[in-house]
Amino acid sequence: MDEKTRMKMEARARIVKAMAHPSRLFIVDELAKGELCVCKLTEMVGADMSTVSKHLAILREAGIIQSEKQGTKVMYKLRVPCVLNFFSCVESVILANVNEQVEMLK
Amino acid sequence: MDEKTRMKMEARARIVKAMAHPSRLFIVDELAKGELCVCKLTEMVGADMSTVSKHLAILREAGIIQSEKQGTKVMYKLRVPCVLNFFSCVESVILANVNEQVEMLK
DNA sequence: TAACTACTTGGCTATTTTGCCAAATAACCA
DNA sequence: TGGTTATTTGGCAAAATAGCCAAGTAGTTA
Repeated sequence: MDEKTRMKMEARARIVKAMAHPSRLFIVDELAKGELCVCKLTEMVGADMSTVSKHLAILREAGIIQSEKQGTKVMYKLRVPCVLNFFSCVESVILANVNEQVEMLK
Repeated sequence: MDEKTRMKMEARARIVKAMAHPSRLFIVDELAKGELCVCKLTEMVGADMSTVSKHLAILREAGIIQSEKQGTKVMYKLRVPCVLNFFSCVESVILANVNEQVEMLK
């Protein structure tokens, strides 16, 4: 793997790693439906607000979501719409895994 | 996040986490072009063979790739073709990030 | 200005992930 | 059988990640 390729893969990994957590995947899924404040997301995720805030920072730094201050609230929304195709691929892997388990039971 | 949703997100996270590493993204990228043995991938990645073997095990356990023994060699290949769309989304995030940096320089 | 709501950040511990070496396993060949 | 190649596994230390609490910041409202 040459230097150029290595840097390209590291750039990709930064994006993928930002999504590699159940709470962050949930957040992305919810933000795909519309923008939400940290308070609402905290309630939905069910963790400490500081934890959710850090998850949001990770997604924002990766460029997956963006924030905007509205009064005392900070609203977050998806920055790149294609994340949904991303999920459809992940789902198809899950489906393939389940199908394989079904085959093994036969 | 209810129990059912939490399990769904954990299932997604297992797949995404399996890809969340530069070497593993490189491996997936190369396997998209055709099947390869561990020895060839080790040479291409440029790490210890034991390290590459562990990366391959992580991808295989997630259901992203599959292996097949051919003589003394173990050939690996992609199990789910959609991983390429996956990348195209990652690339569009990278592109959006770069564009933003360009805007900030203006 | 003080109190309040909404967030973010610092700090700390627990857990997970990485990557190397060494050792074990497996198929093939002399 | 013994040696060789290809690969996996165990073990370990270093690095990265996660999540909570406490403390700090920033608008808002009384």
